[in-house]
Amino acid sequence: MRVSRTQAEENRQTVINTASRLFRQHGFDGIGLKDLMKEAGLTQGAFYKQFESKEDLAAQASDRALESASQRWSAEAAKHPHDPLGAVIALFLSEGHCQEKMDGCPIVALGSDAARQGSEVKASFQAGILAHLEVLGRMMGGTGDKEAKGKAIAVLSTLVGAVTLSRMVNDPGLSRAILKGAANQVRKIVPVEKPNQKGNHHE
Amino acid sequence: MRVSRTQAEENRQTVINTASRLFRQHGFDGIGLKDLMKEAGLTQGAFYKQFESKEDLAAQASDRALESASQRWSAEAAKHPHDPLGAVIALFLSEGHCQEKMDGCPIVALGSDAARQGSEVKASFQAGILAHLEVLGRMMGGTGDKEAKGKAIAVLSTLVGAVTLSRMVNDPGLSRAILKGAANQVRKIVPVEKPNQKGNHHE
DNA sequence: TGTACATCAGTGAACGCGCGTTCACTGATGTAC
DNA sequence: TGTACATCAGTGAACGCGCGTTCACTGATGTAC
Repeated sequence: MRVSRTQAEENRQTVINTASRLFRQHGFDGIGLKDLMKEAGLTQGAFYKQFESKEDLAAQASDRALESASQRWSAEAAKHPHDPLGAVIALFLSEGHCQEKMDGCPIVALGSDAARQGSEVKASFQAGILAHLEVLGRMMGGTGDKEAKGKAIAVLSTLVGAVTLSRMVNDPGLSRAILKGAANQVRKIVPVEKPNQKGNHHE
Repeated sequence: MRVSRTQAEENRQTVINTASRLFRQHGFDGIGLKDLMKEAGLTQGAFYKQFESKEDLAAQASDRALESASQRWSAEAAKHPHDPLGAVIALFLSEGHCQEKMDGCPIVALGSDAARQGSEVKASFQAGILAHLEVLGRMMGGTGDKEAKGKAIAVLSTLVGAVTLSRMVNDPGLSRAILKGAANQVRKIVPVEKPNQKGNHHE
């Protein structure tokens, strides 16, 4: 039966949110539309009234996931104004983030899957990656020059790679060691600017 | 019809090698047993005479892929005895490696897929990751202490993360910038030991 | 404001298809005498 | 060494199943008068 326009739009958003979590958990191919729609409280038939295809949803869900991840890092940064970069790094490389794929960074959760998707999904991730690099660059007090961009790239690569590795192994001890080892080193590459430290403090 | 034991073993190896390449290209779920066996020159029915299940093959193919990747890095290192680590980093972060998933590093090609597999596949990757860390540690002239291990972890994380990111985006320019940015920074974190440089040269 | 009708979000069954897996069968290989 | 028979790697069709997608239908919503 027909539902109101606002209800329909609300349902649409629910589907996108649900998909953004389930895709991160199971991969794009690991969850079917029937189960996905059921989780969103609807039946599979309703799907094609809102989306063109599964790939269409994949692109929109990727956008949503990247957005929500960005917000999470921003919120964490805001809670630690004296060392936002350190706080974000710590959260990203935490055991909690390693364990909860569903609410974690989609770049990690869908890294190798995204590489096999069409250009729409890739466009979502490209935009998300650029946004992440921008935020990291700003946190690093970057001047926006090539060197600063390179540093942001290296930091994001290390974070993404470390959590990816930590999720691939069986041994929880090794998993923790990877997160910890990466955390120690990233903080050295890009020393966090603290008031009482040598150096280039500019405003 | 029956074939000789040596022929059967040869066929088995062909299937594993084919799978190790096709899984890297399409993901574990992205290639079916029918197409996989056809590519190996056999029919699907023969599969269960050699393997217990698709996951069984996935584990063996992961092993094979990780082995062959290790050999590739070792060969590259051997070609550049004055700077093995630099050579391996350059090869790993090359555009060629970014483009050829099928023969590249399985940790990158199957990162997020492996995290969703059973413990057998994860065990393969765990062993592969430990082997990679050992090799990197040795190349870095590491003493094997915690600090050295942490550096090897950070290097591997950065390499894996950077190629993962470079494969997720549409823009080839951004893809190159990621590889280049990461390359510049890794070489700074872990300065390559050169004969005419300051420092800890021991044998 | 009230009535008549068109719209369309959602339902649930059905579509064709490819998947992983099983199986009866084939015939060359390996073994026993 | 030669013969008779058991073995089993490989074949190709078939199995049940879940997938993405389509469709006739429902009935509350939105619109026109």
